[in-house]
Amino acid sequence: MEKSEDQTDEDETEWESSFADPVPFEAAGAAAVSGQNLSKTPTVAPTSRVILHFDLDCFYAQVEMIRNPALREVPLGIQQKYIVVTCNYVARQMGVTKLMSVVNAKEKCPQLVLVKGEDLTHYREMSYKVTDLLMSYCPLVERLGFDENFMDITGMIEKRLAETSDCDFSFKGHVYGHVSAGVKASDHPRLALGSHIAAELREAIQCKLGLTGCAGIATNKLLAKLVSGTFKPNQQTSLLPENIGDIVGCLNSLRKVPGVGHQTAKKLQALGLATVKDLQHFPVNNLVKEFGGPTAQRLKSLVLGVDDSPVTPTGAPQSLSDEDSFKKMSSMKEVLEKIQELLRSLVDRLEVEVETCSELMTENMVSNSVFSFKSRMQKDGRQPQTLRLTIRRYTATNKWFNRESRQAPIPNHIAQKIASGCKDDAVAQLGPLAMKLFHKMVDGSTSFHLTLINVCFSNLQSRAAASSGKASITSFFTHSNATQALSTQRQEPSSHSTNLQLSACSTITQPASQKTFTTKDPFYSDLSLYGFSRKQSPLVAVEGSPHQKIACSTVTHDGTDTTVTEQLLSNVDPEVFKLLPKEIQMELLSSPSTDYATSVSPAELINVPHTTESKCTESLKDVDHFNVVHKEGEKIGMF
DNA sequence: CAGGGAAGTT
DNA sequence: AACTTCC
Repeated sequence: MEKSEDQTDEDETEWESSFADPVPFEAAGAAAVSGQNLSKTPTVAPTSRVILHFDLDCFYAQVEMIRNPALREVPLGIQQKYIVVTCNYVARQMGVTKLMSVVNAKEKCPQLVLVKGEDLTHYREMSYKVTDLLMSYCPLVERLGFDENFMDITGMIEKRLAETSDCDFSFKGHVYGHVSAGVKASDHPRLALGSHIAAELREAIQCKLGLTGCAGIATNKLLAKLVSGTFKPNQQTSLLPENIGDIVGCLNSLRKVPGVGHQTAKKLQALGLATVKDLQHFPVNNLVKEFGGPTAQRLKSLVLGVDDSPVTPTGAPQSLSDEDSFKKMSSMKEVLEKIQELLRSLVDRLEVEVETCSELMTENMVSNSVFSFKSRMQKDGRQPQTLRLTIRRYTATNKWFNRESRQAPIPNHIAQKIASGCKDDAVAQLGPLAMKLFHKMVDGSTSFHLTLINVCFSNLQSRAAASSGKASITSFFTHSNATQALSTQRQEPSSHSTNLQLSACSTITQPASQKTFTTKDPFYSDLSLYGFSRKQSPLVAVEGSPHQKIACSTVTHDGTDTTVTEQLLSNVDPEVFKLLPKEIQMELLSSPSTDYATSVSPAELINVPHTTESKCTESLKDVDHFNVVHKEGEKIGMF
């Protein structure tokens, strides 16, 4: 928690000055550091973002303690195979740590209670409930693993700022490097407001879902993530611009920098770089040789606390996989059985997690591109187009790390089985396909030794897109260079009609947003300004009960917009579409689309600065059948 | 590294 | 398809 005073003042002139302004324009700072060219992105609102990072406390352990409250009082570890992947704070006090071997953990803490955690179902469900809850306040939510979420609340901040002239408030929670009470919120009104929103959201997560967690409040994802962990269980921390140098600088190991993994750290070490400071002072040019231009820049930026990557809404999953690891598998019989087991569970999960509920509703909702969903339990009707099989072989020399995979399209007749809910048939048909893939890697007539098998459904597509020709429309978008232009959130739509693809984006995006959002609502007009986009699915966040509706018919960041595809396909044969001249395609794309949601109002809690206890308890009812908050008296047999 | 995912880049 | 990242 203390930071080294020495490194900040002397040398980092270039970037320190960028942050001298209490309200820095981060994009400009990033550009200055990384040498990016900003000229084609006219600066619209030179306002920095407010980013939240949420990190649930010992997530798996919390879920198990909710399922069985008796576990709250005992040292609890979650066991996957021979590893304690996480543990509650009672166990931590006794010296148990994450990813400790069971033997080791039992040694440290003989009373440790272990719950098997190989089946992720409950964790996955709860994880999405958290994301969904956050999304009900603001759709710009990006998941990182099962227990972390980023949120871009810049829009909410601006809205609140406009509403309240009242600057007489302080930061909620900690302020990094300060005594919180001593910090004047009026010096950093937007971050201070962010800390209040973070507190509200944490409160909502706790009272609606029963989970505690930490939050970080900062001006970009990197910083929000770094700062969220500074006060650990169930607390939050804000990072002021003037302390950016401290928080990055005091990371001793480069590996601690999010984005620097094992391999990168090793390469850096080979260059003689071990600490953040080392990299901060290392010329970017010497980095380019080892990493290439873009990565070199990114690494440099990261250690300077600069990160202009947008919060990209995660949306529905792009793949589902199931795997099992073991000491040794060496017979075909075992392999076949394991593969069938994994396929079975995947097919079951598909139904629960993404597959269509029924034709009628799905077609309708998909083509409207607006989903009213309760938790993610209303599905988007996509189906996997690809099956992938991955194995890990045991080898004396490269014992860990080596995986091989083969994939194949899922033939239509099998897809039908999955779609029509004939799960037994589907598994029976997928089995041989998977075995074919297996035999591309392993010669069954000779001996083998596997330590892992993974089966993955990927390339999830909605049926309209799937049934009518392979990569038809998607390829049109995928191969366009819309990617570049939309990759950052702060752009003015009208400014970037520089090429064919871009104008297509504008024409698609703008009518929808204008129709949907009232201009006096800063938050939602900001959304469209950002070129609001999600990673892939047409699944759209809509607040379950009250009123908040958000249309999302934007071209996504990678250029593949399922929404557009859907709408298009309802009227035009994609194969025909492909053959049309570009101008005609554009015309089709820009033609008036389905009417989107009309009323936009903010989630209620956000309008009420101070959430009350009673309100929270009251709203427990809203959590319907997915409510996991266990009232007392509910006892599940222990162990 | 482990474990069981998931996503993005090369 | 492999590699790398993250949890």
